[in-house]
Amino acid sequence: MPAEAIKVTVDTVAMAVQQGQLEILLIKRKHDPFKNLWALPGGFLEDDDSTVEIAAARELLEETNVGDVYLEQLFTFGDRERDPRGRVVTVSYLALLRQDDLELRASTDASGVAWWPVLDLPKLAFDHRRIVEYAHQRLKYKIEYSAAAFSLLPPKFTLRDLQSVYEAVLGRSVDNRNFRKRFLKSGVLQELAETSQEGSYRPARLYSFVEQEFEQLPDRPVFVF
Amino acid sequence: MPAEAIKVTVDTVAMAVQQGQLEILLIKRKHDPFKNLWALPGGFLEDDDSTVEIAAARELLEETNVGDVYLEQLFTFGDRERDPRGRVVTVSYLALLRQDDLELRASTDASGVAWWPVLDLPKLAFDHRRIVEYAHQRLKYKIEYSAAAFSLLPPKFTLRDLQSVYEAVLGRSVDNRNFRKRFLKSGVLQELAETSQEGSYRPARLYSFVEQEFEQLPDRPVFVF
DNA sequence: CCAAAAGTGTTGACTTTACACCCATGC
DNA sequence: GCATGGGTGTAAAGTCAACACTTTTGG
Repeated sequence: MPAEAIKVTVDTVAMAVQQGQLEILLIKRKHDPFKNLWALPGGFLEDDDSTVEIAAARELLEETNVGDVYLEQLFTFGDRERDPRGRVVTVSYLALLRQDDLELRASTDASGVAWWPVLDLPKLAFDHRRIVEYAHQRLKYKIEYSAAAFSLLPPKFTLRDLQSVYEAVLGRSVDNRNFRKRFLKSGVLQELAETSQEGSYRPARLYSFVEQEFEQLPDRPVFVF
Repeated sequence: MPAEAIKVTVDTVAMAVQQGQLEILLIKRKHDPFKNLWALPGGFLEDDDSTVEIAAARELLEETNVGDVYLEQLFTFGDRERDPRGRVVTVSYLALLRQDDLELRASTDASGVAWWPVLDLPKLAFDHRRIVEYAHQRLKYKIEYSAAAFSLLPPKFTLRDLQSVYEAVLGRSVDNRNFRKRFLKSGVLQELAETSQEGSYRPARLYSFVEQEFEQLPDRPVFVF
């Protein structure tokens, strides 16, 4: 039976916002096919993985040292010619990382793992470019009706940080008065006593995300700008 | 390598609206496991299938005689215990059928294929219940911002037909004045010269869907009621 | 006192919702 | 002429988009 020959992999588009840019985590391939090209972190589904999502988390941790992360299944790509080695069906995932997780990861290993701006990617292995585009589109939709933005931020953040996440993901600027009004009215932000001091100018108030309040919001699209 | 043992299947949730009810197409299993239980139409991905979607279309046609249908990938389920025969990862699809296709299909074969109301399903094989629930939720979202409803209708339909599709999918009634206003204003409906005569009362105007106009609509959520 | 980013309100246009009666047809 | 589903408008509330200046801080 031909079905025997089919293999299943997982690939993860791990996204973060850094200095106002949306970036993804890539690894440099050490073997053929596509040796020396950049690719998404991922690998084969194994019998030990009780779910496909756990396989994605395992591969991400093994290859990039990133753990404890928001993961969401995106799409399954299985076109016959997508892998020169044979029929490989890949289940793709979106991972959203917080800025402060980023620090840890630089430690991984200097050579094979790097962040790349989504808008300026190198040539990618397999059909990974297509997967990245799909992930980017999904995040653009998702940030408008879900709490996805908060997975891209540390626990305490300023309204400017939050707005920068929206602008990086959507790829355009948004009106700061309307933006603040909307979030402050929504009730999902907890104003903290602390402020953030970044330079020789007015310090910004810090906020945290109140998941409880988010769940009680009326219906989807919540944060459209 | 354990990955060798993994198999890939496709399963399709084929939905249609009939007499105001949302129904799905099920087949009765002739073999173990889950012999005599109802299940989604589907089967193994084969090397001849150039894409996974084509595999889903092929299986749907083979098992239910349904062809030429809107198909959309839903989600990939791959939990270790979902199939007692071994590790089977299934890529699920949503199919939307038109009422008038339904007629043809009754012909298929009296025994093993049947329509079941989504709100009153029999016990299903594998994790197919979960797949159906996922599909139903997706369709509820999708009908509000896409032209999905028109895939559930024949080429000519009344505004009542259209509204019935929304009510069946959403599981609640909607205000008919607002509903009509919205659709007539949107420009996606072409008013036809014909009317539909169903009984001893006023005949209803027939409309057709203008895909072109739909594509030019501003942005998502379009048809929220 | 200067530079830099934080923070703040109003208005007009548009969209959404709620709501009840007359119309056209076949029998 | 009656039963049945087809078809229609308005007003009030709420939401969205556009727009520019003052405040606070460190140096």
